[in-house]
Formats: sequence, C-alpha cells, structure tokens
Amino acid sequence: MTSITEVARLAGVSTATASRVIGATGYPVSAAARQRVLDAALALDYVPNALAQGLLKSRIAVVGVIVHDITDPYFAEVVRGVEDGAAADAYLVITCSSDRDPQRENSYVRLLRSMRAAAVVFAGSGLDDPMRNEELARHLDGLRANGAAVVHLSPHAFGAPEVGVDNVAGIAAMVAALAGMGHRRIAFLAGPPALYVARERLAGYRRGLVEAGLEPDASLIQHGTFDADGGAAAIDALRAGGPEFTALCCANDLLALGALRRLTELGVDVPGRISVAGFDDISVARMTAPPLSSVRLPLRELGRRGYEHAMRQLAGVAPARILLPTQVMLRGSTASAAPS
Amino acid sequence: MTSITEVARLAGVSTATASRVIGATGYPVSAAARQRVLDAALALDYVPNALAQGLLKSRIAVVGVIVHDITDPYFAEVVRGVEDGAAADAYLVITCSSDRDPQRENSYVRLLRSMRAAAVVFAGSGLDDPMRNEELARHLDGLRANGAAVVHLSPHAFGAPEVGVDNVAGIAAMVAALAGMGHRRIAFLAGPPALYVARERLAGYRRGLVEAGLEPDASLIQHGTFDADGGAAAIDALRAGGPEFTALCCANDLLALGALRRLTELGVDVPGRISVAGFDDISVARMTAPPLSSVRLPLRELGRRGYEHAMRQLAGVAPARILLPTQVMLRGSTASAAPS
DNA sequence: GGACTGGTAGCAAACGTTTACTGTAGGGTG
DNA sequence: CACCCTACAGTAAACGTTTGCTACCAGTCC
Repeated sequence: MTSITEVARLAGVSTATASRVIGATGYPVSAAARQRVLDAALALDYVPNALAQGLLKSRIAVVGVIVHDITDPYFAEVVRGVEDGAAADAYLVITCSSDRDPQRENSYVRLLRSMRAAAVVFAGSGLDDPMRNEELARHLDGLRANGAAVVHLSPHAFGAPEVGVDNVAGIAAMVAALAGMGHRRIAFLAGPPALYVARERLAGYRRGLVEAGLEPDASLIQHGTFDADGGAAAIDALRAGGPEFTALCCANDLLALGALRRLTELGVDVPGRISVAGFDDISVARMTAPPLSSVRLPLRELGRRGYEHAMRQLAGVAPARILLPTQVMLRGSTASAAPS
Repeated sequence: MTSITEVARLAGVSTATASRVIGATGYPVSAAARQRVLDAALALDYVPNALAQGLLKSRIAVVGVIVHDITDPYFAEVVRGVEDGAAADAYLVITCSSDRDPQRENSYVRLLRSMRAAAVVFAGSGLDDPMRNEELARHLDGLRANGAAVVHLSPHAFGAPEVGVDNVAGIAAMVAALAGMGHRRIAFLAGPPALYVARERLAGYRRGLVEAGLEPDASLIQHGTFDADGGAAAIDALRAGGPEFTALCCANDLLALGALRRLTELGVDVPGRISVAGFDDISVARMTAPPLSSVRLPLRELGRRGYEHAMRQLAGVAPARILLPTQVMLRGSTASAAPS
C-alpha cells in the first residue's frame, strides 16, 4: 500500500511538495519537481488515502441515502439520480434500506455520522410516530453538528422537503383527468395513513374531487400497505364493502399494479368496467397489460437535485426549496366511463 | 464534534482507557472507570470517528458493489442482499452504477480503493473486451494489494464467479419445460454476445435443446441489448426473418417483458400462439398480463452470500465457490404448443 | 522482607494526509 | 549595494483512533 511518503521519496521531494502536486492545489511547484512526482505516483500506482484526507477535513466525499427499500423501483430511481450527481464530483453513494424501521434507520444514520458522510439524503417519507421522530430529531441534530448536510425528498415530521415533488397537484391532475373522462365515482387507494407522503396524496385526491365538483365519499377510500399486496387487498376490501365506482386512483404504482393483478384475476375488465390509475410512473408501469396510466414523477431528477441541494448546503449557500412538477400519463388502463 | 479525548477528560481517564471501554475490547478496565466512560460518552453523544479507526487499520467497514444499473431490478435485488449481510455486521454498502462503461467502472474501483473499502463485489457480468479487461486486471491487483476482498457474482474475463448462479442448468431446465409442453421450435433472445453471462445462458439454451432432442437452428437465435427495448426489437427481427416458432425463451426478464409488450401490440396471442419465458424472475414478472413464466434466481441470497464470501476472504479463509440453484416458475405466459 | 504476579492505568507512537509556518535563493528595485 | 518580493521547498503539527509498552499498586508466596 503505497503512501505519499514513498511517492515523495521516489521523486526526491518532501511529502509537502508531493501532496501539493497530487492535490492540484494552486501552490507553486517547479515544473521539474511536478513531473518527478507525477512519474513516481504513476510508477507506484499511488492512490490517495481518502480516510487520511477525511480525518483531516472531518468529512469524506460520501453521501448516504436512506430509502425504504432499494428493491422498490421508486427508490432505485432516486438513488440513481443521487449517483448521477455524485459521480460528477467523485463522491460515492451509500444506500441504506431501512424498511421504514425506525431502529434500522437510526442505526444507519449513526453509521453515516461515524464515517463523517458529507451529506445524508432522506429519500422516503417520514412517519407520524412521536417516539421515532424524537429520536430522529436527535440524530439530525447530531448530523448537522458533525457538519453534514441533510436533505429530505419527501414530507416529514419537521416540515416540507428541501427538494420534493408536487404530490397534491399530481394526484389532483389525475383525478381531473378521470373526471374528464366522465368518471363520477372514483375510488382511492391511499396507502398507510401514518405516512406523510400518503397524506399529501390523499389531500390531492380530495382537492381533485372538489375541483371536479364531485362528492367525497369516505367509503371509496381504502388505506393499507404501500405495496402490490396492499393494492390487491384493497380491491378485495372495496368489493366486499360494495360501493360502486368506475375508476380507481392509487397513491402509488405498486398499489395500482397489485389492484390491476387482482382485478384481472377476478375477471373484471380494465379499463372497460373499471379504469385504474397509478402514481410515480415507475418503468414497469409501461409493461403491464393494459399499460398503466400514471402520474410521472421525475424521480431521477429528484435524486440529482437532492444531491445538488446538499452540496450547496455544504458550500454555505442556503438554497431555496424546490417542488418538481408532475405529468399525467394516460395509457391503456384508463378509458371513458361506460354510459350507465 | 466530540472526540474520545473529550469523553476521556469528562470521565477522568486517559484516552487509552476510554478507547478500551468504547471498543469493547477484552482489555480489563475497572467497573468504576468503565461506567464513568459510558456515562460520559452518552452525555456527549459520542460517535467514534470511523475515518480515524480506518486510517489505523487501513480498512473501513464498507463494501462497494459494482452494478450495471441500480435501476435494473436484478441488481437492486442483489444489492439488497449485500445490504442484508452487511447490516448484520454494521458495514455500509456503496452502490456504483457503471452502465457497463469500463471507464466508469474503473473510476469507481479507484474511488473504492482510495477509501480502503474492505471489499468490492462485482455484481454484473464481465464483458469480452481486451482493452477493458487489461485495465480491470490492474485495478483488481490494486484492490487486493490494498487488502480488499474481491468477489464476482457472474462470470468474467478471469474466470468463474466465487458465488454464482447456475445459468446453464437454469435455462436448460426452462427449455426442457417448454419441450415438455410440446414445443419443437423454440426461439431464444440471447442478449449481447460479448457479455459472459449471456454466453452462459446461450450455452444453457443449446444444452436444453440437445437434451430434449431438438434441432438447433441459428435463425432462431437473436442477439441484442439486455433490456426491454432489446426484447421488442428482437421480436421485430424474428418476425421479419420469418422462422416459425411456438415458444420464445429469453436470456433475462427484461428481454421477455419487452417481447411480451411488442407481441401484445402486434396482436399475437400469448400464450395461445406463442409461449414466452423469461429468466431471473424479477418481481415484476408476476405483475404482467399474462404473468411471465421465468426461472427464479435467488438474487437476494446471491448478494448476501457474496458479502459473506468477502468477509471470509478478509478473515483469511479461502472459501469454496458456490453455485446457487435455480427454479423454473411456470405462469400464464407459457402453454402447451397448439397442435399444428 | 523481598520478589513476583495480576489487575489496571497511562504514555506515546503510528496510521497518511494537508497546511501553516519558516527558510532559502534569486531577481528586481531604489 | 542593500532591500524586498516572489517562487519554491521543507518541517512539523494536527486530525482521532488503537495498542505496545511501561508503570503502579496490592496481594501472595517463599
């Protein structure tokens, strides 16, 4: 493991000079010495020790991303976006799948603190859980005390995300689109009530209904887990409950995919009998049959902007909050309401 | 940013004693001193500096995973598996999406070397590209010279994976299953010819044909990119070429999903007219209509075992190679060959 | 009573960098 | 010629740990 000391020795200079050449600082070094150092570094296959550098700076070129589960396409996209930004600066990205378990999340944050990660990006939504949030608050303070940047990409207990997505407008736009197709009874799969992002989306649904002049009906709203199984279960619950509806709007794509699968199993014609719409527009949405109508979220961009926001924080600028726009994508899973 | 020095001062002991308490080494410390140190650490919210520890050990508790693209469900699963293993040891996982670009891969490996990552897991397959492989060989040597463990999860230029999946047997089993349904003309979407893993899967296809007593026919094999667009394009090419076939076996699920989508667009009945089978069994496979028959790969386990293999390398044991078994999952996209 | 032993504790070096500070030489300026 | 400034080079301290070595103390054994 070659160190800068050996490079300096081979080049016949002090470690200071070697460091100044390698680090490409502006400090003046004679052309001859510079060349000798460069040659030596190449000959010895010298790679600087980031730990030593980090120790000195109390910060290493690493960003942690806390996600629910990297296996969830939503988060994979976001992480990729963070990576895109990071790669440009030679930063590395640490992925932390917390499964929304407060304990795991805390232990990840602690590890990131211990390695002096330059920034921590919370990709997922916060959970309304006083116990958890108190502990989280302590950790956030700790992170910031360590000089790390903290960025949220979803609403959380302590406020709005620094960089986020306009969930309310997005869902409202989808509801408007469905209403525009003649749907009057639009059910909603809302996900877990404790998840702040799910609440925002529910609010978007309500706003969409109001704007379309439709009557809210609590029996049309189903809560549950935020994944495909939750979507399937919600279908069963809705059908058991008996409310009539011709369209189903979902708080995310996984719910919609699960609902779609269950409806297909039950022999319900989509979109003939029921239109189904998702939210997030993960890449799978295009691959189902029928392809899923959804609301496109610029997830990769969200990640990249989150990274950039963090870097600006580190640079001392306090950047403005950003809400990225969404886009309704109508595909085969939605159609005009059948004339009743 | 509290250091162990402050903890020691508050506890009224030397840093050595504080370190021995915090580090939970076996070194004897009196109960009184131990308690004072613990109290001080808690009061100051002390978090050890992993950079300083790493500097001393020339190694930090971090594993890098080189993937093609974290957005590809195959790799997301593998990364999650690595995370599962790592979490148990309080290791962190760095995700590196190289897009199979040699230059990006090399720069990631260099960064991982610079931070003295304890291990690097290459999740994706190698590419038959002499230039690239020469440079990669240098980096692997560098990694090992740094004392890092190196694990491959797919075949690569320098040999078989330390922990892998039985691609040949897997595809052969699927071909056998299709043949068992009466299919005699089975086409194959093979992916990029330069990718070692694609070659293995092609070999599995050939072996499956031979074992089923079927005639190989080069016109039934389509190469292309390893994603959904590649699958769609391959369908067009096959249909333009005109060879008859009743079943389509794909070297991975993304190819199959793209093929399925294109066939649906073209109004071809799946599985009535053509059976379609994928490989990998990513979670989306269950969500398409019809649900995709595929070969289940224990991807998450692959990642976890890869991590464990790396840890054993670090511990000085030279563990045996492992080939994980696969499982054919028959779903709605495959059916008996129509009597011709 | 002296030597030894075992349990604790601390000193200080080492890991690989960066950088403030000091030093030196040479050239320009008054 | 004296002075100062600039360009370059080196010394050494500092970052926060861990750990080998030494030191102290109280028993214990002969």
